[in-house]
Amino acid sequence: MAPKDQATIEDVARIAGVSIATVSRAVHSPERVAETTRKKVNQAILVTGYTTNAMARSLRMGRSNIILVLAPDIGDPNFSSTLIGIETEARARGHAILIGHTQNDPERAIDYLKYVTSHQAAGMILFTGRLPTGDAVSAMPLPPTVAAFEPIQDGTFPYVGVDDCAGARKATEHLLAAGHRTIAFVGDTQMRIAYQRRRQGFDAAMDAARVPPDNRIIVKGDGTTASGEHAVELLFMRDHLPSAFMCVNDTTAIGVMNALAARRYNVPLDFSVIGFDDVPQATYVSPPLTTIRQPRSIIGKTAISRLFNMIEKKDGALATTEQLIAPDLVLRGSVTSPKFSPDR
Amino acid sequence: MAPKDQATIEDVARIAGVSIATVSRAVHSPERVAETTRKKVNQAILVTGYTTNAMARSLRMGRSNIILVLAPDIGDPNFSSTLIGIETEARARGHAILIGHTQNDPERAIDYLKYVTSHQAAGMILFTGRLPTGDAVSAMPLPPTVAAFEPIQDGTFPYVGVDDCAGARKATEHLLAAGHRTIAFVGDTQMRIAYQRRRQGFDAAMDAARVPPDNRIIVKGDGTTASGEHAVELLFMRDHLPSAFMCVNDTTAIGVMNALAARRYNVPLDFSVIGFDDVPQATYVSPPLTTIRQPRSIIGKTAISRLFNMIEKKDGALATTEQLIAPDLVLRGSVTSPKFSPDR
DNA sequence: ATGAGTGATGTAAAGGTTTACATAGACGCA
DNA sequence: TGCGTCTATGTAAACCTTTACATCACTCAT
Repeated sequence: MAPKDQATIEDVARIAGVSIATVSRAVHSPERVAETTRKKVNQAILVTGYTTNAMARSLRMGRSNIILVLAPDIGDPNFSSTLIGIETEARARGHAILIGHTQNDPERAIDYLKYVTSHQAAGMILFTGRLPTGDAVSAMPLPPTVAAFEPIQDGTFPYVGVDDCAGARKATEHLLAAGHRTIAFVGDTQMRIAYQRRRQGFDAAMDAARVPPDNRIIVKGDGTTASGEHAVELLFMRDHLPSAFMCVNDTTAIGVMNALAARRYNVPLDFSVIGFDDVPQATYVSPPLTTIRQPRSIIGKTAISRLFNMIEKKDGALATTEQLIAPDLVLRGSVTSPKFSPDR
Repeated sequence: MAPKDQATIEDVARIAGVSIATVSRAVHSPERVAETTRKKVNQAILVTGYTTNAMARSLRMGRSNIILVLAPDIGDPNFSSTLIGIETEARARGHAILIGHTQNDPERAIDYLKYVTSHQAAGMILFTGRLPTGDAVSAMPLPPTVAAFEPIQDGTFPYVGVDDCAGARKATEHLLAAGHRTIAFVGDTQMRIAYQRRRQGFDAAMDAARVPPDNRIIVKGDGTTASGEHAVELLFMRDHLPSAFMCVNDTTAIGVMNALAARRYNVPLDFSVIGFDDVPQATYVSPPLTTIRQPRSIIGKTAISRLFNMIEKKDGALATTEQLIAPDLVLRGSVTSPKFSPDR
């Protein structure tokens, strides 16, 4: 009897003088076991240091207590703060978090999907915005799944995220309220659904303020710092300048601010800039960036509790609905009133 | 025959016309199976979409392919970039990463430890710097474990991290080479082993340069921004000012720079400041912080491959040795020569 | 006294693998 | 032909649970 070997349910049963079934019940559904027996079993568990073997349990029950979180980039601050919310809640419910890091590589994603299937994960949370397609994938029996931050492209999974449209609208209204009328939208793209929605929010706000759309100051971009810098150069070349920049995300906004600083303009005195996401950097740039905050922790908590609902109730009814969280505007230093009167 | 049900090894065996043992061998050790049989089996696997049930496999083998990573704070950038290295290597070896987020709470850590024991994790990587103590823990049969970033306090586990002493020495030598002689050390503490070592590196460099120690400019601190700010106030109150600040980490250094800026001093013209870690923020402060880089990705990769060595070879020989990685100095804008000649 | 009903416990099967051991066929050699 | 060796495959046990079902000892009403 090696002392370091993990005790099994049988050891406990022998010491408590009961059958293994009783031990299992004493642990899993104590109300079905007599008071005195329960005490004996608990005592025996203490003596042996028994822990249920999760592998055997999962094998028998046909489902593990692992939740896979699939993200393109673990280092992304958006991701890590959301993960904290997820982890906390999952742990409270006796589940653990398995991290998958896809780097936008479909092959890696498929690998993880296989992993899920073989491990029979209890559920899955996707930060990736899309799932690899193909025969291999469509044949896989997927567990309950929730998308966060970026809706899955074909919309087959429930989604939890900020209300991108409302957020962008709020940001734009902030600029409008400050007196801006010529507002550039930087980072226009079809690539990401979230960014498309931000564009819609921008349009809606402009429309409501009866500012006619001006395509010359809608600039394409892919959400990188470089794309923000490039946008400013483009507008200077076109010689058609806005008084404010509404950027599709903070990273783009920082690019815009860099390019303006390089040209010796002052933000916010010469131009106002507003972003979206509230990345940690936003506090450290100069001036600090006014932006829309991603409610990261809330998204995490909402996504996981929704997932647990699906797991427990097997409730497929609201399976594909979206759940949008209202975003807040974070006032910092990159927005003021325009230098010149609104009408040019 | 439900179409979505996961195929088992038996299904494959039936279709391939062999026994389940042969299927298992064809997958796990192909060289022990005849060429033609192997082909049949592979074909059958393709047809059925079979994936081995990891739960059953682990149960039988007595060990899973999960590696637990225990960290106090998932959001810490040090952690996330290291994790990428770990994840990549682990995945390449067919293992997955389970994240445990302890928040420095012993109870949570114990929970995860229990989890490890019951899941029979293949190994464990600790970022926590210490392990909870107590009977419950010491009785647990722990899997192969390596510590990263911060050595485990009682030194019972192998450790991979930067060479803190050498790094601090390098930083100090950089200040000395610039002509500084009165150099403050900010963040002196016994709380963390890594920080103690940085202090040693500082002392060694000063000693080698034959600069006598001056306790008036060794300031206690706990590595927070506030402690950096406080240190500056303290030195001004003592009216005993250094020409340069060697800070125990970047966060402290940023605090120092804030406090100096608040007093309208210019870094680096009035005072030089150097940090340690190279956190992302270090690039964005003004001036950008000269610092010592944590080789995060290397630490991650080294830690995990070391862990795999332990898992595979069961080689306990070098079990408790330290593996220190030489750090690099990152030159940015926060250090120049002192205003006045070295001798006051 | 008998039978139904109840509550606590035990028995045994099942879940999908891996692997020690057994078997069987092929081959070489005396 | 007979025997030993070797290689490829099959058989069956073991890993540790959970749980349907059986059993048993009561209580209580008839």
